[in-house]
Amino acid sequence: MEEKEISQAVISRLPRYFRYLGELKDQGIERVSSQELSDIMKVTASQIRQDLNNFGGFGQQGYGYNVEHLYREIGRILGVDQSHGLIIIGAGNLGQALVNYGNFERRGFIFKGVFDKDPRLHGKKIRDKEVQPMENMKSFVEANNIDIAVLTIPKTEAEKVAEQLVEYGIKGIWNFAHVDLNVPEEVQVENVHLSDSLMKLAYNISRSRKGGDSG
Amino acid sequence: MEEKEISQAVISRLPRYFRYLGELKDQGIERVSSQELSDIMKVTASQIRQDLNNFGGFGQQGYGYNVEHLYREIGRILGVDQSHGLIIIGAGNLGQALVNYGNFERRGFIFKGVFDKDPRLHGKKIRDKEVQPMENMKSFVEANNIDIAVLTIPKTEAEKVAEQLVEYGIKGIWNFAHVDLNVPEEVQVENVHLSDSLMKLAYNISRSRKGGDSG
DNA sequence: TAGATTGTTAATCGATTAACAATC
DNA sequence: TAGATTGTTAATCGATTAACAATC
Repeated sequence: MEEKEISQAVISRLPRYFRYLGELKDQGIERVSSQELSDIMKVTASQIRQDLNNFGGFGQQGYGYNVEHLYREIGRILGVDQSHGLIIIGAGNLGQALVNYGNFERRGFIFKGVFDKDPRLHGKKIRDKEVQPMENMKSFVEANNIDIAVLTIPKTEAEKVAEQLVEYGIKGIWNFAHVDLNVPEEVQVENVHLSDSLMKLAYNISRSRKGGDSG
Repeated sequence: MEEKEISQAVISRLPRYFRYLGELKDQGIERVSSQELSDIMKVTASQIRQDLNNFGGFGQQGYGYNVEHLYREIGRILGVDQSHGLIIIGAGNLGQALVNYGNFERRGFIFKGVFDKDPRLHGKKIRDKEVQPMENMKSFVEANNIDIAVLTIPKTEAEKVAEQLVEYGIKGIWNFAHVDLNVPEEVQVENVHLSDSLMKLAYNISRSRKGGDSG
């Protein structure tokens, strides 16, 4: 039984389905059809059915989808029913903001340690975690069942640290450094390139001003 | 002369080209062929030539592309040759981190004001800017030539604030709130949904563990 | 049973890649 | 001029949408 490869386009849409289904659930809505979801989410009903069917038949003809059940299933697919151990490398402004932002924990992403190379930060508490020196990383990752490392360090250091993390057996890197990391293909990298995102916005603003939209 | 619509797929790649060309420039490299760039960036040379040709013939047969020139041209296309006025709504951890992160200014994105509804934060200085009450927003946007608003507020407030900003004439919204904003199509929205990004990473980690990659 | 809506196949659309003539 | 490499057209591939038979 061949497990068919699911495209990243589909994966990228799953968290959005998850979010909307969560909202419907919170509103006490029990069932939803692909057409109703289509109206709310502004995507085609066809795409919704295709996307979901990559993972199995969650619906029922003549009825639609059970909101609670579909929500739970997508959560399972995304892995938010499990707990993930995270460490964060770089205790600067962004690193601290991410640690302090409590909402990731709700989805099972647990910050377990914070590291920085700056000795002046060592021992400083960030939301009940003391900032540790980089030298502790190896033993900490091994001892605490760490899946994911969050990189909030300058790009000049990111590649070197990523290499170490791979060596320590990390499974995924959430990369905020503005550089493309070179890691073995079994290690997953998810980039958050904020300045790229901002430039894209700037482009779209300037284009729309030039009035390309009225055709 | 019809201005052809350029796909978002292409736009999304421009900041990455820009980054790599900046690096080549800093290394003092004068010219680059699509093939060389292809090797460095791990995309096809064909895609590079197609992408660039959406905006004009920046290269020269038999020579390739002049790094300095192409860098400048892409910068111009992205609008980083111009200055953009930004305000940030929400002076929490993430908002403060973004203001304090100096690198956006290098690209012409200038934080001009910080707003928060919490009176306890009003007057607090964040990188030389005092946090202002929401009531000041309208006059500030109008008086200071503000293009872009950065939303780092909870999703419950985001939609309402976005509506106001649109009314005040904002051109673009950089949205960190976990909600899809409903704005007129002439207002550009760029979403940064961090928890979606993290869930995608979680999915890819769990898939790769199930060994779908050896085919 | 009749009506509704899925799951899935087929058609379309768009994006990527390949190929090569144009030209520096 | 010969060699290199673009700009651009054509071919391929993949993703989205439409259609409809299956089935609740």
